Order: sequence, then structure tokens, then C-alpha cells
Amino acid sequence: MAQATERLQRYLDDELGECRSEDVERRLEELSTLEAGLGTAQAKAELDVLSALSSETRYTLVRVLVAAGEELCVCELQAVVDVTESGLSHALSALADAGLVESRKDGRWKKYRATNRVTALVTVLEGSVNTDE
Amino acid sequence: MAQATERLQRYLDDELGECRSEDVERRLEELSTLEAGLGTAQAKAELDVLSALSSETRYTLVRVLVAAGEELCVCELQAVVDVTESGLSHALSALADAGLVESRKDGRWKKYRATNRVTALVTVLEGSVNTDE
DNA sequence: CGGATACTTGACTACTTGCTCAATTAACTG
DNA sequence: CAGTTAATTGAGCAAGTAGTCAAGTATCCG
Repeated sequence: MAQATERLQRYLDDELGECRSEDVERRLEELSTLEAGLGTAQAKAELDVLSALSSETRYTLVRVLVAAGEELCVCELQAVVDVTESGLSHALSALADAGLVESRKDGRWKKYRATNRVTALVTVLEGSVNTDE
Repeated sequence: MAQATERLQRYLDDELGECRSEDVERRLEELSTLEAGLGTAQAKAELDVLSALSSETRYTLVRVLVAAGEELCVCELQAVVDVTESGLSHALSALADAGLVESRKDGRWKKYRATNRVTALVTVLEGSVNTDE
């Protein structure tokens, strides 16, 4: 990290035309403030959400649940993804842990639905990612 | 999949109180329509974005760039994450591939900034994921 | 030019993760 | 109650991935 600081110093020299080490300190502080931003717990939670979504199987499930706009039975979701019953269960469980789907037991069937959180997210994703590039 | 169809049939029996196999066919079609939704290419692109974001290092970089609201030099970003110079370069390259950051060469320094796409995404993420639960 | 500096690239590795199989729990049905 | 069906859980494995090291490219400077 000492090396890195030297490089930053050279960079600031270049940018500002001056070289005081207090400028380096200040910049380091600014950067760490940016990183802290909202708490680390929050960032961790966001990362959990992203990790939960970043698998083809799980993202497909989420997209279907969001598109459906209503709760779907596990056995219906089974028709949508190409994994075993067990794999599907693991996937849904991961999504539930991340707060992206909610479940309700109905007799011997179990129904899952997308939470508001993930609905908003998928909507923005679909809007911001355009294939026309 | 044959097994799965039988289960779906039993489920629809339960739900609708009727058991015609054409109902099963119809439901399967509805589900596949939901899955198709926007094209598969689009879904793939969305998944790429999610995958690119779902690593602590890369997500931290993105959050910092978004919070900064301006371009930052690689050497500044180096102060933010805990990986080698090479690891940082790999991370930035992955983000660029996903269209989440853009880079510009400035003399011997290289500067990265967040794209609009990722700014929107991070904003929604931060808004929708609240740690108060 | 030759040396230093900023950053990237490719190969390799340790770790993570998504999946399957087998066993288990829970709810309905005769 | 025993048997069947729906779904979950845990163990283990194959494939993917984030990181490091070493070497390479590109830019500046004396």
C-alpha cells in the first residue's frame, strides 16, 4: 500500500501541479468516504441481492415471477427451468434468503411470488440494459 | 419432464377442479411465454450485468465511481479495493466488458467513470435494499 | 535512446458455487 | 394407519471464477 500511495502522490502532482503530502492524505480520505458511502452492512446486503440474481436459473425464476405478477406453484416453476426438483428448491431458497421472493404454503403445494424489491430491480434492469448496441 | 407434467396436471386439477389435458398444455404455454418475455439475448445481457456486479471488488469499484460522479484514475481506485494492481485491472476490464464503466486514456494515466446504466442500477439497488429488516 | 512508471494480459491456482443424488419432512388420501 | 405426493435439506462433485505472479505494452523523461 505504500507503493500505491507514492503513485497517488505522483498522480496528484501531475493533476494539481503541486506535491504536498497533505493533499495525498486529503484525497485518500475523500476516497474512503466515497467507499463508505452508505454503511458497509447496506453494501453487503446489496451484494447479496446481486449474487442471488446472478445465476441463469435464479434470474429466470425471478423474471418469470415478476412477469407473472402473481404467485406461482413450485410445480409450475419446475416447467420453466431446467434443473432437478432439488435444484429448483435450492434456487428458490437462495432467492428467499436474499429477500427477493416470498413463499406461502397452500396445502401440499407451495407458492412463491416476487417481492416489490425485486420487481423494481428487474424493471430497471430491463429498461437500462438494451440489446441495441 | 414427463413426471413434471403429471405433477402440473395434478396441481391444475386441484386448483381448477377439472382435469383436461388441454388445460395443462395451455398453462405450459403461458409459462413459456412468461419466460420468453423480452428476448433471450436481452435476458443474457442482463445476466452479464448482474454477474459483473456480483463480486465484492467490482461492486465496490462501481459504487465508488457512482458516488464520485466523475472519472477516477486507476491509481485512485487502487486505494479503494484490496487487490493487486493486476487484480484491479482485471476487475475494471470485466466491468467495461459489461458496459458498466467507460475508460479514457490521459497521458500515462487511465481514468474510469461509471456509465449512466450502472448509475441508475446502483441508485435503485441502494433504494430498494434497506438494511432495516 | 534507456530507464522508469502506469497499466494490461495470460497462465495458473485456490476457492466458490450450482447442481445432482439420496434421504427427510410434511401434507393429503384411501 | 400406511402409502403417495410435494417440497426441502445435506453431502459431495464438476465447473466457474476471483485473485496472484510474471511478463508485456505504452507513455513519459532525462
